[in-house]
Amino acid sequence: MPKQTFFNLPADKRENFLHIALAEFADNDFKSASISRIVAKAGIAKGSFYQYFENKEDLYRYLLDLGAQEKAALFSAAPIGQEGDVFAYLRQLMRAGVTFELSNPRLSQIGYRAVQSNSLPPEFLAQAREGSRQFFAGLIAQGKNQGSVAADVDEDLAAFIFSVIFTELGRYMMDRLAGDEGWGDGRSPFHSVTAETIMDQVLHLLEFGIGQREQA
Amino acid sequence: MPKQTFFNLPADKRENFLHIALAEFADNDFKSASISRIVAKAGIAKGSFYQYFENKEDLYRYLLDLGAQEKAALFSAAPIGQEGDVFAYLRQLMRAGVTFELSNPRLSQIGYRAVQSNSLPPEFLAQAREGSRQFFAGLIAQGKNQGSVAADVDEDLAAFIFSVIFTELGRYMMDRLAGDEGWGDGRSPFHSVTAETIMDQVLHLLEFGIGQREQA
Amino acid sequence: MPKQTFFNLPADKRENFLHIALAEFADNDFKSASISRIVAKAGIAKGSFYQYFENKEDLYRYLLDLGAQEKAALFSAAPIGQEGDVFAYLRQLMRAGVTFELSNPRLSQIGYRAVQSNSLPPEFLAQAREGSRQFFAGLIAQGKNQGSVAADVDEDLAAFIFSVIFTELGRYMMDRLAGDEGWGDGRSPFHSVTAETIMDQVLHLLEFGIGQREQA
Amino acid sequence: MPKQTFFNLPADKRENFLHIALAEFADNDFKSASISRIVAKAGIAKGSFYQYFENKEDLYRYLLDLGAQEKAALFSAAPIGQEGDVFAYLRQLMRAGVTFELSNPRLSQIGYRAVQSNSLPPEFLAQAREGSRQFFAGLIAQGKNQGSVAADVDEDLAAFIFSVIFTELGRYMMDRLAGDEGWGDGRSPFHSVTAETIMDQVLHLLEFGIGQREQA
DNA sequence: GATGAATGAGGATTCATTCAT
DNA sequence: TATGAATGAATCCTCATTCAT
Repeated sequence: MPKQTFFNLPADKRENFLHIALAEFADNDFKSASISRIVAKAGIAKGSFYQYFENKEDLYRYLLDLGAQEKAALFSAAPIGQEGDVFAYLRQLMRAGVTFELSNPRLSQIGYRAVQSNSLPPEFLAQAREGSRQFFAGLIAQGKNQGSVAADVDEDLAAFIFSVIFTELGRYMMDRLAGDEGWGDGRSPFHSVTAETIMDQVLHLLEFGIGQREQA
Repeated sequence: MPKQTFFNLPADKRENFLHIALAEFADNDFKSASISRIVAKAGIAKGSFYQYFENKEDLYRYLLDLGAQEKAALFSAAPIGQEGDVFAYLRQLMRAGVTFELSNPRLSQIGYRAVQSNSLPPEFLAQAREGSRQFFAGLIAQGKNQGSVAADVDEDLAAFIFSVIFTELGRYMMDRLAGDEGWGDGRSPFHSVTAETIMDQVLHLLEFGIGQREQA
Repeated sequence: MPKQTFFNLPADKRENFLHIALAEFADNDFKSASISRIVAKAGIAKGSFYQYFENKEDLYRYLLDLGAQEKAALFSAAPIGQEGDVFAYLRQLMRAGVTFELSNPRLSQIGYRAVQSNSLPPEFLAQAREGSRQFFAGLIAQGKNQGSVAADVDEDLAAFIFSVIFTELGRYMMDRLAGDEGWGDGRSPFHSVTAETIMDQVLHLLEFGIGQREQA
Repeated sequence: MPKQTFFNLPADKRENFLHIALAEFADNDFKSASISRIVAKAGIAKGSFYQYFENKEDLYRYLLDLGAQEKAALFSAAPIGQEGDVFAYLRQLMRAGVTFELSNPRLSQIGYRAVQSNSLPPEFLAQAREGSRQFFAGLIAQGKNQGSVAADVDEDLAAFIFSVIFTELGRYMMDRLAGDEGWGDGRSPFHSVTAETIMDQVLHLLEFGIGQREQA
């Protein structure tokens, strides 16, 4: 965790620093990310960095935490109701996830990197992954109870599929909608009809599959 | 490309080197991967490395190529028939993919990293990603022709979903089957009934979705 | 340019460093000169060098600049008068040049090397050479106006001859006067009668040539 | 000296090698010149080099010797007659020198470099320089005997001036005549009227100086 | 609390030379 | 005699971290 000195910093200076550090860790490996570059860009003294953070790893973990928190906040804003429709809820989640991805692309990038790289303690990663899967698994179980999800669906496997799709969907949308009106300018992606349509289709695929349904 | 010198090496020495280099690039960023460490572990002189490869990047690209080739070989062993059942073909692909992942986990890891990191020329990545998506999109179009895939399915989106699932499935299986009998010892994963079952279920989900089908 | 850090150094440390760097670049090519050797001799950490200078070239150019400045200072101390006698002015210049050569033999050596080697940007060299020649050409033109230089003298060619003689004279003097009383100990060379005599003779040769003048 | 194996080489291979080595040492410091590059360009095995030469320095000294010999041959082709006119003889020399410079620019460059750098044993250089000066000094003494050179001319100093001018004249001509018809194509420079004119003027300056001769 | 100079290990790469074939 | 792989020291440069001011 950052030292108290960091939190005593004026808010704008602190945020500026985080902004720059974020960019550095989004563009680089943990090892390749350079404290020297960060402090140079942030315009603070090299020594000051070590007044704020224990060391490089301390900063890194803090950024990861920040990402996790922001994401959690977004998701918790769409709380699951006991009786709510599971697919409707998934839709909310998807929207939240895509929004997060698009508004915090760098936080996401750090998260991806952390997951890919083996530089983090394995339990850290396993835990994160597990968290996501358990969440979806719970959701699917609930769907079974409600009768909206088939009883013979393997909950763990379905959770895995949901989790990877949710994880990658933001990127896919960025690719697909690149050049469209209204993208990349910080406004919500949902001004775009296409984004909504895509999410509809994803959900439809998840619910009914791609198979040809028997007519009649 | 490696220099001829490298291919003139005794097979065991060459393979030992590749094994070690693979591990290094699987565990590290391109930038963080260390030639010094590789040669130290491989027990060769630092100068010798440069008899074998042009430079660090040369080795890196060679490893990526190796992965691509191995993968291509696996997949081309399951050629698509014009009239063949699309879902049957997907099953073959899935098996090939999982097999690759499980028998070359480090090659896969390097591939993942290459895709994540921004260290590669962007066109290289876009091309690879595009290739994968086009492949699946073609498959889905074929399914539509055969009548096994619903006509209103968005081909591009479905291809995206297939591609991320195929990409991540190997990892999922490793996680899920870890500790099971017969895994991680080099034998084919398919001795395990569970692996087959999982693939069945994935395909089923893709075809029919997780939704409860209307009884009647 | 060196970084501020370098100028913040205690004068003695800074001068010691320059002294050592000077010796290294006087004895070696740009490429052959070794930062490692310099820092070892100067007793500073390798990393510290890069606190002072951007890189090897930065140091090199700084040394060249130093030489140019010192030389310019010397020469500007003997400003040309519009109406002054050209040969008298040449004598002053010669004295300044020889003085510089003898008091900064290593700076000179670096300058020579820079001119000889192809390691510098060509425009840099051409410019320097051109500068020197234009200077002398102007002087000769002035002499023509004054009537002290023959009108049919090729200005460019004469400038070339002046420039190479001025360039090499210092060395010649060092050779010729080596071992004489008063040389090489930092005192002005002009305590030595011989040095003055030599310059007189050079000027005489330039003005009247070595040819036998017709008696009468 | 090269080993016998070198002289046993087929003439074309040997000359090709020398050509390439020449270029390398003309473009680089002794230390910066790279045997690796030479053998690569010459298409011979690295090990073979050490069959031909003791080491890098062996090759270097051999090239210097070659240059000295070629030059000596040129000059000896214009032998001094006891009774000949000194200035006429100088003209022959000058022509020979310029010719050498223009037809062997790389040998010259190596020679320059050798003189500049301190990498050679000092006695080697002093000897070469001394040789040149003694030669000119002898010539001037002869001129005095003939009455064509003024008796009060300092022989050593005049020899110095001749020697630097002769040394640099080739370069000057290359600069000045660059772009003229007939230069740089391997034909003799003396097809060009200008080159002859320049040499005339140089000699005139040396003989009569640039000073305005008293009219009448 | 802030500063920024000092440090030395570690990075990739090049090189002349040796030696077994 | 020819080869070319092996070697390890040397090159410049970057980095995270410390510490005196």
